Amino acid sequence: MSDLSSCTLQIHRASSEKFAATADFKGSLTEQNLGRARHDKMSPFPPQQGWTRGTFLPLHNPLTGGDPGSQGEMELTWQEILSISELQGLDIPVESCYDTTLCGHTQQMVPASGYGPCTGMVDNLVSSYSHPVPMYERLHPETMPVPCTIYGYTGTLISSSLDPPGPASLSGCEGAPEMILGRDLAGICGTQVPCKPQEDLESDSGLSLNYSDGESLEAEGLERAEYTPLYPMDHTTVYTMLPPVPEIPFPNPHMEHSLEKGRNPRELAGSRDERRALAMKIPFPVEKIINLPVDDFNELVSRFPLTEQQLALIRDIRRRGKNKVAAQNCRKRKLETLVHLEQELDDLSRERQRLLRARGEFNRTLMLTKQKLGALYHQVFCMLRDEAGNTYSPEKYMLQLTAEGEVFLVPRNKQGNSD
DNA sequence: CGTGTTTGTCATCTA
DNA sequence: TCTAGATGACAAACA
Repeated sequence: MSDLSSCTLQIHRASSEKFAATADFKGSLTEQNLGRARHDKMSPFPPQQGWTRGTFLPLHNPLTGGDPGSQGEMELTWQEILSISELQGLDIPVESCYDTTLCGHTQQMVPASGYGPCTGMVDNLVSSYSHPVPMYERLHPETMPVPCTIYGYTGTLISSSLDPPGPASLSGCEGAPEMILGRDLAGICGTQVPCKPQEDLESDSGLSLNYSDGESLEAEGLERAEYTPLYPMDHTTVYTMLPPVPEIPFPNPHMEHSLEKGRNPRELAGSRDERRALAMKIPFPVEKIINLPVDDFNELVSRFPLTEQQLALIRDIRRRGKNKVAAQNCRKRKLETLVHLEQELDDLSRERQRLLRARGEFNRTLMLTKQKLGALYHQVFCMLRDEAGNTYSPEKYMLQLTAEGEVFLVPRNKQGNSD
């Protein structure tokens, strides 16, 4: 703020009615006092964060079983699962309770036929899967060293048919793996609780699913829970070797519920496709169907003589699987966008408060400046004298400041002409 | 039992 | 024209 008392004013009388004056306060009022709005740099719009593309899908974690059941059934079950694993060359998740290292009787589970579990599987499992599997490995397990594994079909079988974990789980490993296939549980639940139809659990819109799934199999008179022997899969021959495998339903909703406690219940929905793939004898795992790049996928599909129904199912599985991941990513992005917008809202709210405070401060400064200008005006005006030494009447004359900094005394009725 | 959340699925659009 | 991805809408399961 300029000190008005320090202003020097030189007023010129340009004519009989007009004085010219120069003042050194030019600019001081317009720039200094009126002030320039602080050019506070607006906080730049936060760059959109890159979306987190990696969606870590939880691995299936088939729970440990409870009642060991009969040794014979267990062995048979184990053989079934191991047969599938060999059939399909699938992965086994580390969380799997079927890690045979936990079971002392692994060897006796190995079928002597030669198509049992791969030897060395235990070591591989322990070394390769003793930590959470990275996303890349999960998405492209075919690129990783894959031991003889069970994942996909067998994961479904296991997760959908195991007893709930119980105190006997660990001790049960001493005798046999804690697993019961659908057949077994079907028998169990048949005597305890009526089996809940699968579609009660996993309803399907039926859209574009014109393949023979479990329901149609059932309609065709096949017992859904009927035990179907599984044969070792030679990838080149299993397609023709496999007998019809009906979709294996969840034998008992309560069992399933207790089984999957602590897990995402929706993970089971993925297994619906796995069961369907199994029922349709799709000779490769659902995981591959979904995650393989399109070229690899096409190459894989072309390697097998597939029926139209199988192809339709495979395409359906792939579409659903892709869309599931896309939906997960989409929701994640939506949440991140929401968080980002809330942050932006907070930032803008703070900026608004800051600008309001600045505006109030500027208004106060402007008012003060106007008061000082008025006082200066009055002081200057009172100092002016005409030729007779009389003061000018403020009603008849006024001072005008030009852009050049000159001050003129002009009659009020001519003020408009002076511009 | 009503309600909110999570998740899978489908339809549709877009690149 | 086909395909994959994105997203709104809906439904089911669950807390």
